[in-house]
Amino acid sequence: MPRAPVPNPLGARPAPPDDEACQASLLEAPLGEEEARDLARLLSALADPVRLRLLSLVAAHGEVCSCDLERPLGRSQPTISHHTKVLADAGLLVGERRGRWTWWRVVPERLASVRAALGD
Amino acid sequence: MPRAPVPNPLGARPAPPDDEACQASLLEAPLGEEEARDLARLLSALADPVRLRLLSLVAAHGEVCSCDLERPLGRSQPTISHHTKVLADAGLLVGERRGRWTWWRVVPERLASVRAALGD
DNA sequence: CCGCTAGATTGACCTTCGTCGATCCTACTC
DNA sequence: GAGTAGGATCGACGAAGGTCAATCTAGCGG
Repeated sequence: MPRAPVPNPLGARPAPPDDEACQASLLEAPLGEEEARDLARLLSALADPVRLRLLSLVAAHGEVCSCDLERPLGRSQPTISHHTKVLADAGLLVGERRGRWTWWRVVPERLASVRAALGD
Repeated sequence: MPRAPVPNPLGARPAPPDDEACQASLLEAPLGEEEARDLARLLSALADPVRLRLLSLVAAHGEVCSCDLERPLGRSQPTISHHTKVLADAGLLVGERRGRWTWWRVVPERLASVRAALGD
């Protein structure tokens, strides 16, 4: 049974929409423990070569299904699934289930919020 | 004996000045394995709450000596030394030895290169 | 020279994390 | 309903990383 247009956006479930994104930059605010913890969690999601290449692959194609990631990344299916989950939990990726396939898109705003937290 | 203006910049030794910084953004380039590895290493240096607070502390004061970091960060002296080394190796911090003390400064350009690699 | 102090280094411990084989779940197809 | 295939989850294993006590190194002052 097909769904509504954007029915089932997987991922980003444990990630409250925007919290640590609304803070001032590292260089301006003293950065409390809580904020530091949240930002570190976000950065940890990015601090892996496979996930970075995964992100750029998805970005390059606009939308990619999981099965098309195993080959170019040279990792097993469970590993790919693990990485997409980490990125989705961080709000950097959203997945949509269509039939048997899961299609992934990047969330550029989320990436922008990381840049904002890091910069001026 | 005092030194010349910027005589002994500790840290940033294993980090070649700017390599992965010169690349295009994640969202534009397909991001090769090498680049992904380098960027991940840089992001790993940032992906720790203690190091993020350390960075913002140093940024807030412009220049901070190691001994002034233990208290606000609630970590032992070896741990602080470890974190400053990680940040310095990533080129995000530079340290200058003055007598018994080591004074740390942030390298905003390095932080900017991280933002550039992440964004447009 | 001797002690004192700031910082770096070492070693060990424990947690976290990346990885994959095996399994489970859920569509789609016949 | 049976078979098939994409994807998620589980369990285990090894590597990487944060932490601190102990030790080492290097300026400074008596």
